[in-house]
This record gives sequence, structure tokens and C-alpha cells, in this order.
Amino acid sequence: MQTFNASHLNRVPAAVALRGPANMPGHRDEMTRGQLRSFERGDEIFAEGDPCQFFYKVVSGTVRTAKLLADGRRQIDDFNLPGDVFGLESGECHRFTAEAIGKVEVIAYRRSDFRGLVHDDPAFSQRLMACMLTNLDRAHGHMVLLGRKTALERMASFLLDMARRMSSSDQVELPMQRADIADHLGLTIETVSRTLTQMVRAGLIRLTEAGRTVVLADKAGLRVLNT
Amino acid sequence: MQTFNASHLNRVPAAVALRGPANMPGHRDEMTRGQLRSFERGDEIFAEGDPCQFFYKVVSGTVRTAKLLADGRRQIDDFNLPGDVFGLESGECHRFTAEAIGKVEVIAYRRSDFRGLVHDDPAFSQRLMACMLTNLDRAHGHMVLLGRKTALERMASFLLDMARRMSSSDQVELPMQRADIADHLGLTIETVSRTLTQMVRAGLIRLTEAGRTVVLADKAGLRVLNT
DNA sequence: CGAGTTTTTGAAGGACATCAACGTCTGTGG
DNA sequence: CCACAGACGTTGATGTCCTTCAAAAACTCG
Repeated sequence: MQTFNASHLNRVPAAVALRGPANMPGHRDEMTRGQLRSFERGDEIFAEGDPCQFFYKVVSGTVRTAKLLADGRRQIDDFNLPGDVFGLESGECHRFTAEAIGKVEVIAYRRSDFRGLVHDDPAFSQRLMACMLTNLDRAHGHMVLLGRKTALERMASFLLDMARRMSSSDQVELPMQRADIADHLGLTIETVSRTLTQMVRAGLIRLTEAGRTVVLADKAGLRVLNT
Repeated sequence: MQTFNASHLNRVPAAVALRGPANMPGHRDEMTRGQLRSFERGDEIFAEGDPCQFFYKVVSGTVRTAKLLADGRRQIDDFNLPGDVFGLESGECHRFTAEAIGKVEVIAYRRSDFRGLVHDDPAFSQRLMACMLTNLDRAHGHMVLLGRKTALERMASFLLDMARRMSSSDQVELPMQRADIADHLGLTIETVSRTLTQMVRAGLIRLTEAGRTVVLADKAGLRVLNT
């Protein structure tokens, strides 16, 4: 049976992808067409409603993708880490906003090249599809979290997921602030803070340095909450 | 600029897709490879953990796709209506369950043909990608609903969405029961019921026939809640 | 009609939000 | 190096929206 694994796409090192002849149309490795861009903390990479001319892959740093309601309520659907692809959409305009959390480097790919890429390079097609399916899978998991989990369970799921993606050890340096975590988990900053305190008291985690670094002291305990 | 529009895929009429030579490998229209299947109310089309040998397109009826937590809590990520594609995944196993709500007909496509299809037919590739992107877009919208909307807003969004997808008029015949709506909107059946009653009292909707048919009496009022 | 299922309604409770104040960190300039 | 201002994070008191528990009403279908 055929497997679709996003790691194919993610494994392409940015440096290699950029090393090729960037402006040679029709070149075999289509990833060479991307261009590197840098952003500072808080910079907008694109906004809801912008025409989507590019899609992106994170090289370094963290990008938050979010939707806003008219009255300012915000839902961060994901934090995009190095290797993640974001900004691919079905319509003419971006349906969400992407902003840099701290210093960020991304590779921007022209969306107008898309049809050509898909036609010329089925392997590229597959990598992109795998990437979309991974995003979809994460989205489904997050819907369970938002629709059916308690604050404690949401936080446990979040910490375990961040640790898995960002760190090889049991320690995570969270790049985002409490407000971002709250808007990702469908909570308020106060509840995020209280839940973390509660976890510390329960011996599940330890906090250091302004609460930005989290040590997962009791992974098993956290996994029970992750369900 | 190139547009990715899921309507290409959805527009292919099931009958036409099935009319072709179903077992001829390499045939131009790869949609001909699907096989029609029927299900009754409550039947499981596939379960979480099943190897994913097929993906599906709804021909008639409604399919709910859901995730379950260990203790029975459920999150229905979407109701799949005629034309919708579901069951495409990145891994070897289905990560969610698909069940028939009432009588359902679907076309099942072999996932193992996938790589071949993508290689042989870039147009098919594009239709599938458009479909994934549409699903992803819906998922993002639903995350905002689950993370940041009130019960009243959730119900308004749900009713308007169902009306848009199922009906040309201002009247919707909901195929699912309250428990399904609750598990889709991240609420309880009691809150669903109370919210509908509240909408009736506010003149936003009218209910008939065991509350299965909803008349959107004040679409403008509902849209305000949809934000 | 009648048993079982689904929906509605009511009363009480709880988890998270809101409002408010205080504590802590960061970075800049004296 | 320390002081200070502003941003960020924590903690407390109170409120509220939704859930939970309970029961009645309405519907379905043999």
C-alpha cells in the first residue's frame, strides 16, 4: 500500500533547496524556485484577504496562522515550526493571517507556478499532498481539543505536541506568549496561566525563565490527560 | 493566477463517473475506477484505526466523520454531503470514524491506485488537491467556531452553512439528530435544543416536524451572529 | 396503541471568563 | 550597574454561560 508521508517534503533542507538555479524555469527540482525571506517579531507575513501569490515553508523561527472575528476574537489554528508549510489555499485570497513570532525565515513559493509544478513533477505533487493531509490531520485533532477537552487536557495535549515537534528532550522552550497559547487553545490568558500553575503543583511540569521554558517532569501523567 | 476550485471534483456526476469501464487500468478518466456502495442509518463506513484502503465520495445521503476520546466524548468534524470527499489520510490507518446518517450511497476509490493516478493524470491530482484545500478551509473555519464562538453564534453558523450546502431556499431539512449537532458544535444536546428554542422566540427561525426542518426566517439576523 | 427513542424544559452546579490588582521580566538610558 | 517604564505573567474575587442531572413531552414505528 502506498503511504503519504509529509517527511519527504520537510526533509528537503532549506539551504539545498535554495542552492539551485533559482530563476531557471522548468528546472527539475521545483523547490529551487523558492525565495528566502526574513521577518521580525510581530511582522505580518500575509493578512486575511490578501491575494495569495505565495505559499511558504518555515526555515527557522515560528509562524502563527490565525483567523479573526469582527470584534477581535482570535483563533490561532497552528504554530508553524521549521519544515512546516503554510499559506496554501483553495481560493484567490488568504483566508487567514500569518505572523512571525520572534525572528523568522521562510521560503516563499510562487503559487502561480503551482499548476506547472504539478504537471511537470508528480513527485512534487505528492509531497504537497502529503503536506496538506498532515495539516488536515492536525486540524482534526485540534477540533477534538477545542470541542471536547477540558483546560487541563488542552494544555497537556499542547505541551506534549510542542515537545514532540520542537525538542528531543523533555524540555521545551515555548516561542510564543500566553496570549498566543490562549488563542490557540480556545482559553483566556488567565486560564492558561492558572492551568500551568496547577500542573506545576501537581508535579506534571516545571517552569523556568518567565515561564517560557517548560520541563515535562511527568510525561506519563501528561499523556493520561492527552487521552 | 491559478485557482484551485473544489467544484471541479464535485461537479463530476456520480453516474457518469461510474459509467466508464471500471476495471480498465490506465483509463483516462480515473474516476471511473470507483465502486458504488450503500449503507443504512448508523452503519460504519470505516472506523478509527482501520487500514485505509479506500477513500470516498458521497453520492447521496449524509456521512458524519468523527473522532472519539477514550471515555466516549465525540467530536464530529464534518457532515459530508453529496459531492464531498472524505477518508483521504496521510497515514496507513484511518484517524477517524465515518458513519452513515440515514441511507447513504458513496463511491469508494482504491487508495493504492493513488500514486498511479497522480502520475498519470495531473488534472486528477489538481482536483484532489482542491478538495483537500476545501476541507482544510472548512476545518479552519470550524476551529474558530469551536474555540471562540458562543452557543448562539455556533448554531447560527451551522444553520447558515447547512442551508447553503443543502438547500436553494431558506428552508433546511436537517438529516442528523441533536446529539450529532451537539458533537459537531462542541455543545450538549440540551444546549442545542435550548439555543434553537431561543432562536425561535427571537424570530430568527421556525421549527417543524420534530424539529428536523428549520426555516431560516431571518437570515440577516442569523448572519449578524455568524460574524 | 404503546414501548422506546428523541427532544424539550427546568433547576442546580461547575468550569472557565471577566474584572482587578499585583508581581516579574526586559530592555533602554542615565 | 542600576533605575525605571512598559510589557508580560500570575493570582484573587466574582460572574456567567454552559453543563449536568432530572423529568416531562413529542415523535417513531412496530
